[in-house]
Amino acid sequence: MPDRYDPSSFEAKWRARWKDANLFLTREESGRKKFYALDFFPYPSGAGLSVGHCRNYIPTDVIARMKYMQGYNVLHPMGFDAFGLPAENEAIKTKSHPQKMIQKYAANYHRQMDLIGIGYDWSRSFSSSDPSFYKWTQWIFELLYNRGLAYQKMASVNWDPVEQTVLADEEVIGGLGWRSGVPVEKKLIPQWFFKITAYADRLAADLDTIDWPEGIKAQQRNWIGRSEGVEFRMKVDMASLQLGQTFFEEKGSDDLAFRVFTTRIDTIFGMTFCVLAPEHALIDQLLNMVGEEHANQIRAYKEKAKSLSDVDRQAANLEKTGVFTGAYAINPGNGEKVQIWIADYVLSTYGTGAIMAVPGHDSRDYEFAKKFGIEVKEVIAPIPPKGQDTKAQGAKALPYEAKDGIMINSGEYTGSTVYEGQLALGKWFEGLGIGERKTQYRLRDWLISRQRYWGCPIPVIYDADGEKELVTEDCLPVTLPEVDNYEPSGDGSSPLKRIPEFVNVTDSEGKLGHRETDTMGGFACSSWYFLRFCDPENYEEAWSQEKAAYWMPVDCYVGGAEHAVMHLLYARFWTKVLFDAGLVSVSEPFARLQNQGQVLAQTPYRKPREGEKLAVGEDGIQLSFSEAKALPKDQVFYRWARMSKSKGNVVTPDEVVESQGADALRLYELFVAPFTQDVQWQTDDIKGQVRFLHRIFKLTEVIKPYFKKDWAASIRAAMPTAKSAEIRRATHTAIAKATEDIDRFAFNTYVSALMIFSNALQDAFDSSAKPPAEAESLALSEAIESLILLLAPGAPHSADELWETLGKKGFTYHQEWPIHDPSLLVADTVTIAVQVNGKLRDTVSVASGASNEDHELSAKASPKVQSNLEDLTIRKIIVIPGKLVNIVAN
RNA sequence: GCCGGGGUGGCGGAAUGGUAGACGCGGCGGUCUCAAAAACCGUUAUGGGAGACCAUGUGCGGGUUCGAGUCCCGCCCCCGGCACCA
Repeated sequence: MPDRYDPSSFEAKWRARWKDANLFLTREESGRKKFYALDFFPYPSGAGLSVGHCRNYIPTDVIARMKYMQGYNVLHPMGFDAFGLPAENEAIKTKSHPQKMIQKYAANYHRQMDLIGIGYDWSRSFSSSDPSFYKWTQWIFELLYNRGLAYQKMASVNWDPVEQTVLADEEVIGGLGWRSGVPVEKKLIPQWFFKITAYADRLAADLDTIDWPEGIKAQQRNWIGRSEGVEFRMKVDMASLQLGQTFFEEKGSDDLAFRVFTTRIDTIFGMTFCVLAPEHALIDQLLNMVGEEHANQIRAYKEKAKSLSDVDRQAANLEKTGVFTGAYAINPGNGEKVQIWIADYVLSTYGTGAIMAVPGHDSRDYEFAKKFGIEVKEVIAPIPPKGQDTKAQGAKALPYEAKDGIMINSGEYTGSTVYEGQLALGKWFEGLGIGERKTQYRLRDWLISRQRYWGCPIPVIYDADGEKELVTEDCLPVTLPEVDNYEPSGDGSSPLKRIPEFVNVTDSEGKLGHRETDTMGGFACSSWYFLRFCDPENYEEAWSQEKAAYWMPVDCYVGGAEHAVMHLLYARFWTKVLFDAGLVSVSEPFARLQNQGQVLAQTPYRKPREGEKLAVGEDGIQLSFSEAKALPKDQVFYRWARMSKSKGNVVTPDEVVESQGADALRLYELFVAPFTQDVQWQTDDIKGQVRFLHRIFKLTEVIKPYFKKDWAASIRAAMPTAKSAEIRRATHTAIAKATEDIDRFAFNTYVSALMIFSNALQDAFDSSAKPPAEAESLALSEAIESLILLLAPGAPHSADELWETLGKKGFTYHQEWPIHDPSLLVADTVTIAVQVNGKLRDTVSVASGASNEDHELSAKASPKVQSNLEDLTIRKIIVIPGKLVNIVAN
């Protein structure tokens, strides 16, 4: 046995033994507590894993291994999110079938995950593209459909011209497709939706019940966008319209009206105009009533608005546009006439698509009013400082949007606070029957249709009359046809539409119908895969309720923050639906979520040359490493960028394991920075972990001759020496610290605790009289054994090798996690700080458990303290036993 | 603009209101070597001092406290997210 860390001599050996022993098969023994540790369902890219991906998997593995050793039944599975655009696009490019390609890539992921020693239960693995899995995705679709939560409608959707499919709102970032990065276009086609808005309230409220990072919760809250306000009816002022005789004959004297939503009903007396979105239904009615000149302007504006893409609209953010319709509406608050405008800063998709505009107290309305010369009225004033009159307030910046204010110029409501006014006006409108208090959400329904081949088929049939039917459960799954050509058609329909064998089907009456040809977006699969892991071999049902009830919720869910409003919101939604259907016992799938930081790598750039365009957010032209080498050094500069294939800055675990070893890689990834923080990858720095492992191997080798296997039986009885007590104190301090740190996801300090422990052991051993006394041998035995077990989750190969070196049998994974004895943490004497007026002046030794008086006496006895107290009178002495004494004097 | 997270040595970072800088990287000095690498040992916040020591120090300005990196108030800067959502 070498006295150094030599990974090539044992790491592969242990991985083979783990595999032979089926070490990571999920234990389901009754009477044990459970722990479900899960990583985000990865899409297996052809590029393989980088050390950046490993930063997700290693920490979860550490916590799963510790929990197992602590006696939990641990579920730690891995599978593959196989459907979706990236897979399909690459398969088309490489002219392979996506299923075969995914299998190959998944096998490579599996190999790499094994290589870094991750303890997954591979017997539970599956891909979302396996018919045995997506059968149940379709089954859940039908459940949603039957509960009124899946529906189809014509919709103006985000069309990605590169991907040739529509995207969900969550997949459009700043007006650009999340994968393609090109502006999305609007397209009006029939689409399938899941009615996530029906759960908006619970999705927002239940965030308070889960242990997730604040940032993710905040993003979900923003995305759901719950706001409370009042929706009310506004009548069009008919007298102001140019109505022909025919109008009155046809319509009688019915009033035209529209509804608006506001969160600031308290500002209604400040309404000086109102605005309709260009798509608002009322506009077509107004066209015939407002005179030719206005009608022409309205038509032109509508046309222009239609041609604007979302990106253009966002770029045009700076300048407000709009036209006056020529019509007026009545403010129901005070009966005043206000102009009706059309402007695209009002969205047809939110609220009622119409607003009351209060330029005095809304920045957007203010900007609009200033541009078009509309009156600005102040109706809210800041609460004046005590003793001052409201009227004494000087000029303040408009618009005043804050809610801490009182109402002015507001009729009988003048003098109310904003909140009083909101309540009173809401009730008043409700009493009059012209409005009601209402909660509005920003969240839209989840667009699930994709016009692509490589996805889970939507299990719907259109019968001979074109009516929808669900595929009966015994005919599930609707499998994808095996075809050679599945390229997108480009006309907004799925390539499945061109495959008669797939499309043609008999309906429930035996007549010829046709199948729905849209497939589901990949987020459908990842919205329930964690349930399938509880019971992956079940062919009778999606999961047994008993098993799901045992394992759910996921106790520790780990992945990147980029899925905040996509996967993490959808999965919560599905879980709630399944909970309502009585199929799962929890209404939140992930009890605790952690986001790992990204791994950044040095990436070469050069300054742009004349005429060259820079990518968004870049300050140079990115180079490959070979290009950078070819250029003179002064022309190249480096930036930290996320590891990615396209940037050519990827470091693979394969190369690091080859050169430094899997355990060194694991410890480095754990140690380099706090778990949630981004890290700057420096392969050279791994040598710190290699040295640490060297030291542990050496330490084991030197302690081995004194190692007593049965130390546990006699350690209590042995007469302790100062040295043995010190060793035991170091051991139990390390046990306490390591355990606590892993539980709180502080893996960097977990590794550091092991380093401190091994350094302490080394010091103790170096300075001990050899051969050590009985108690010292026993203490050393306990220490080295504990060190190895504490090391096991982080560096499992080395731990098993060292375990064997000590002559112990089996795997560290099967050993019990050490438990610290608090009584051993107490030293005979402790060093305390002595301060004079809060400034550290000396440290002195006192017996542990000494009285406050003894602390004071020891502190005052210090010559340094005495010299600092010269000419001063002691006023007060603060004693924190075992910590410090602070002498207050002047 | 709004929301969230941060700002500590040359670097990554540590620190339940109680000795700031643990642990590691790098640097410096040394051992070994013909030499180098590796490994190991020592040292390393800043300023002053030969030294024991002294002073300063956790983005900036105030405050609470016997005592503040930590709590409170007001700013500045960085990172991430959302972005005309009424």
